[in-house]
Amino acid sequence: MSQQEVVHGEASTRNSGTGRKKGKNGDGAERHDAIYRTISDAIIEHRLRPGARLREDALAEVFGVSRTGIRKILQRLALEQLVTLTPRRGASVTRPTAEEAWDVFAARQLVECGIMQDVARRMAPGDARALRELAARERQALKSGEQSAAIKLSAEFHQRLAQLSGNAALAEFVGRLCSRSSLILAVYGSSGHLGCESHDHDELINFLEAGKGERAAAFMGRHLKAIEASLSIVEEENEAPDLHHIFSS
Amino acid sequence: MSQQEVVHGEASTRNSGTGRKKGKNGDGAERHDAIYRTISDAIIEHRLRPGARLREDALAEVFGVSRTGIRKILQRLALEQLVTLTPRRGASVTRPTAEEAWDVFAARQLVECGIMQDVARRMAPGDARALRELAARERQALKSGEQSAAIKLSAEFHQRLAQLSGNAALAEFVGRLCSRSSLILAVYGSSGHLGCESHDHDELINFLEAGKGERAAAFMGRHLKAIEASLSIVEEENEAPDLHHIFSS
DNA sequence: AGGCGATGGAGCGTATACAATGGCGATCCA
DNA sequence: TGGATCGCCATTGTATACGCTCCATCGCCT
Repeated sequence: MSQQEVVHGEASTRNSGTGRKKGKNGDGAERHDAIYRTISDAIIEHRLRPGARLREDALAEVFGVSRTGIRKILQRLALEQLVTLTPRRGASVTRPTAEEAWDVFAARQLVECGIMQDVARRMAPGDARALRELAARERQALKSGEQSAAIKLSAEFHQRLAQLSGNAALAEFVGRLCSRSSLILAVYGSSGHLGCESHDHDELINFLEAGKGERAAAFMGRHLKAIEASLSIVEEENEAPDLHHIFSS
Repeated sequence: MSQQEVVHGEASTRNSGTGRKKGKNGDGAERHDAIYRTISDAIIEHRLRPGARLREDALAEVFGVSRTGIRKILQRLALEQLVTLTPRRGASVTRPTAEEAWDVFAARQLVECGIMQDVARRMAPGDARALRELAARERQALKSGEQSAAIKLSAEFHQRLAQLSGNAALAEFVGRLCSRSSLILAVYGSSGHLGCESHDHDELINFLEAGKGERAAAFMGRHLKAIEASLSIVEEENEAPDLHHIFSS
């Protein structure tokens, strides 16, 4: 008990200097998680566009941690396919290919429609209320032009919905698909037209609250199809412009 | 105390000297991937049982790399939920809870049945042949008592099947679910009775080859249900044995 | 003048060193 | 003798240092 005096918060600013970074040392783990979420949100909200490079020491400097922690975070993001890690070239925000886009939406069709029945069965009044609030916030964000916030709220809506199914494995998968959908929207979405029609979400809640799982599933299917249809998913030849094919004719 | 000194001397794995193993960088990335697969396989094949601790420097010494690389691999495994990373306690093979087990099998029901139609539509003769060979190898392994190999081949069968759907996102998800299923089998499976009845797989191929997606989906549903039913998924009091409830009666 | 090779720099990959934390055993007191 | 506290050790978390690869620019050769 020779060090009982450092219990007070002052001790945390051991890194001399001005300690201008967030003084809350909090805890290393939480700190890393916060950084992870910050970067993840920036990607999902399109503040970091696909293709943007993420240099390790730049991030390390910005967040005031060493490259080691940044690398860990980047790998986590890479495993969720939000960033692409090319060997010796560093990290960059993933630019989904057209094929990936189709796959993601097909997967959402299968899974998100498939869980509607469970969601309808398990939904409690409080859940419906929370979802409605989320939908309302999304609509408001959309109305006031905050595209970033709207995109994130929309993804969050779908993710929350999946969580209500009670199946953690599927919910996590849906969460990832939604994140990737945000990326897809950033690349293939026509600007000015956000994916989800906001009233769709409210109507969906109505079906679910009434316990009409079948109807909800069908509606979700149309909803996702509508989003997909609003995109212009074309494979722009990114890497290998076939010069032969272009010029030989 | 003269015996403590020469324990180290493990420099052989360094690229010094003849560099027989991989000359220099023979390539770190592949090396790490190989280690990852080795550990992953060991877990899936039940050579590492749930709950087994995975100390970083022990692994580092075994594979001849430093802890840095091992940490990266362990984190990757943790994100796939094959190992559990507890904050200051290190890594251990995940012991799935009963709830997770239900979730995983429910997810497999939804997804693996859902893709059968696509698989039936896209399946080529060569695919069917490869699958049959896989099933045959699995049956043979089962017959000759190589449980480890059989388990892995079974998981591989389901995963390959999912890949034939043409949807990479769903295939990857199924792959992960199969890995987790191996863990679940290790914890809740009755010994001596492997999950998949081997002839099921052959029959499934028959349906698919004939283009009968509906039938295949139904069969897959029964197949998974059978596996699930063969388990005894009960929540064994994990952490907090309720002594009151046990002894007060 | 243009293309190809060399050289320098930037950034990632890996290893090692250091610090902190939690567990576990030993010791002391009641 | 039982329990609690203190201190050491084992193990992970973080940072930094160094080496290697790739890219860009510059200069020379054709």
